Amino acid sequence: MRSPDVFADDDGAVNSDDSFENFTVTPIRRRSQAIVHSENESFDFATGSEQATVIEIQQHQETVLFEEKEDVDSEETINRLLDSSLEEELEDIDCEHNDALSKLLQSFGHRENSNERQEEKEEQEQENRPNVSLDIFEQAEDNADEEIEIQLSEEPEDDEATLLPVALPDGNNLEPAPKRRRLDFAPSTSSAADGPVVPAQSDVGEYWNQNNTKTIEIHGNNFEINNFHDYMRMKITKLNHQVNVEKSKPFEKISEIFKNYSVYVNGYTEPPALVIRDLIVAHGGEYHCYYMHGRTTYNIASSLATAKIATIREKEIFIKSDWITESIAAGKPLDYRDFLIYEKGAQEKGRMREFFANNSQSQNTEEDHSTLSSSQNAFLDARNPNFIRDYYARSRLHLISTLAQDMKDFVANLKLEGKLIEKCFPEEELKQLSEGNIKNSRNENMVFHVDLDCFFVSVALRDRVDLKEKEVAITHSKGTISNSMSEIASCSYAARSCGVKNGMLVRDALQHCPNLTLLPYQFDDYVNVSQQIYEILASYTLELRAVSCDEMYINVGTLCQQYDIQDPILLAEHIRKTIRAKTRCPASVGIGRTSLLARLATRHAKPDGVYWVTEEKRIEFMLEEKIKDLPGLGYQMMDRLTACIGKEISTCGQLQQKPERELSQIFGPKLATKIFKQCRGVEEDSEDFWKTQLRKSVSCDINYGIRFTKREELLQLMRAIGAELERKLTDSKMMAGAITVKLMTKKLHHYKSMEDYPTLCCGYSTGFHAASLPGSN
DNA sequence: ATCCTCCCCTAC
DNA sequence: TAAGGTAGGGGAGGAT
Ligand SMILES: Nc1ccn([C@H]2C[C@H](O)[C@@H](COP(=O)(O)OP(=O)(O)OP(=O)(O)O)O2)c(=O)n1
Ligand SMILES: [Mg+2]
Repeated sequence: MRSPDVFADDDGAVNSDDSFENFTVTPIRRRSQAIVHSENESFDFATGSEQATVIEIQQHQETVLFEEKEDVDSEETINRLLDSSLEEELEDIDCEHNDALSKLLQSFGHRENSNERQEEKEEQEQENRPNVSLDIFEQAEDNADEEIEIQLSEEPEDDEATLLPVALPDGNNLEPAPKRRRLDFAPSTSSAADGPVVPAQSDVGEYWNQNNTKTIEIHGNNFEINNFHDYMRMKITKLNHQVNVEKSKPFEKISEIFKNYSVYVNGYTEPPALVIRDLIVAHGGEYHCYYMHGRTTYNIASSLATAKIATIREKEIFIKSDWITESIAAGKPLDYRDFLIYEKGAQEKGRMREFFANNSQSQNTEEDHSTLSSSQNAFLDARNPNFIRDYYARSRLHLISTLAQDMKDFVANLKLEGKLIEKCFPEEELKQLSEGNIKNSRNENMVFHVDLDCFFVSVALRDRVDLKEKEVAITHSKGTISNSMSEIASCSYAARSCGVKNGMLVRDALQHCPNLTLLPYQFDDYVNVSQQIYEILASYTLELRAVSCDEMYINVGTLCQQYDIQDPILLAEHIRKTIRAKTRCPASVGIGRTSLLARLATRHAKPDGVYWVTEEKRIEFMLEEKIKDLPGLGYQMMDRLTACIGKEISTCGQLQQKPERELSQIFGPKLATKIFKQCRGVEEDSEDFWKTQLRKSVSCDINYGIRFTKREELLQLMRAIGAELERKLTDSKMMAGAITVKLMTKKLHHYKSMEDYPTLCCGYSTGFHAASLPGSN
């Protein structure tokens, strides 16, 4: 969080246990009853035509298994499964804590907890045991990889959707899952009024919505919810609680080295924050997700921007992450002064302590060396229990996806609340935008599309004025390897003018632009900036639609009326100024009557500008727009278009010549109608464009660098991903209507030779996807 | 017709 | 080394 002072008064908490139970993810205590098996001894021989994996659900010692493939010897499979499940039965009840897939699957088997309606059905199910089915099928032929998907779906059984409480293992202690989430009070915004369903995707959102009074108690602290700060503050307390109390079950506690120490990781570090978290927790310390003044012992950082030093408060201590690794190696907490980056209050001194540290270090390193190396290796091992978090910690796509979802939750909550965020500028400024004279009687829509210019680069350049206007790209690669396969997340406009694009490989980008400067990611800053811009925009209006972490639409029709603003450009400039003042990042604004026009306008506004497609300009404007820029039309459809027409066309003007019938054959009816309107600029926003967006599904995928050679490795990752999905489901308080398990395997004939075979074996990706039950959120 | 499931495609 | 995640729209084809 950007400003620590918000949390400074968190101390002196009154403890109350009851309430905080509501705010943590329910732990699963029930014993696992499902197992994942592979058909073959290893996956080396899993070719597309064979069954690769089956998932068995075991309930009250009976096995439920549907086989729907002809060419599988189902009897033999069942026998083997039964055998294995017997082994599994011997396991102790509470020792199996990591079997998340099982828990996930098991939650299907226990929906009788959820409500009465199910009770009558249970009788039926006595006979007809299976309420979970297993389909195994093969994906259509693909050129490189073959995907085998296992779909777990609930048997429909009857009328409408059955409810599945996810992760409610212990029905006695817990409230049954609510059948439907309802709003207990009337929402005050008109946009929310039509949609009675609460969009509580995030758990935080749920708390937000629970009371009319906005004071919420969590983990012994009282929160009054008024703005994003409060919202985040609450989230933070909850996060810290989760992290430290639940301890995330990755490793057993190894030592108590860091007892009474707590750290906050500031910025992007090596090892990444989540790895540090595991190290700290494993060695008895506390990890704080956010810095809490007076409570957090140390800030961990890799470096400190000079600009940041001014904002450091008394007694804040910044040290290098080496303090952690070396303390573990030494078997005791070392003197922080040897790892000091910056300390406010007591500067200087402490350098000579090096002696001490070195001496004491040599005393007892031997034993702990094994601990260190084993735990360090474990973190680097793709098959370790923290693999997913480690992976996520470095994945930009994961970051922007989850951030976008967070922002949507935030907006949804604001809409429910119906209250603007407090403005960070005097309201007078808005009134001054009015030019006085004529009353603007036109009651028309006016849409702004706000998008930060090369988001990641802008963040990086805040403290690198020397690189302004230079060719810069954000990537993991440090440029030491010239043909790096690292992807460029974002590149500056100078780099774009050489042909570099977002998403390009570093290797290819360097061909276009040899003096490209590569800079690392700053994940935490993206989170902060993203939150800031949403806070800012939500202080203007709540007619806001989140698109991504750096991009949103706002409808300023009513705002312009309210403040009698005739020239939207003045308002846009005001917004841009506010964003720049607060985040030091440039934003561009596209203005149009509809979201389409606003969006197309943004391209012309960039970089760092405003562009307004007025109604008068519209026709002419559309003629020259690129077809590819129409939202929803990607490379595949462009290819299909050129293939079907027989020649390349690129502008919307050319596309306007085509009759809708022809487009329909190329794109299908829906897309064709959409594009037919879009290329003329006459597409209207749908009814619910400004309404709250309800999440319909939750998924976890990992598709990079997975190369397993043993079945056990597969199971481990599957379980871990299952656990992750389960966490997300409970967090978002959603109930799954169907859960899909995905894995991809490489086909046998794609291996070049039999020599390659054992090492290449099968690379595949895995993922879980849960579709929400209609009405379950 | 209308639903569901398994894709493919798109966007950031 | 690098970390190709995540959610939604929609079409084809089968079940109802
Ligand atoms: N293939 C991609 C595309 C985008 N992003 C990330 C980095 C971008 O900074 C951010 C926002 O994406 P935009 O499409 O808005 O692109 P930029 O903000 O970088 O540039 P601009 O909006 O100025 O065109 O998302 C990414 O990681 N990988
Ligand atoms: Mg952008």
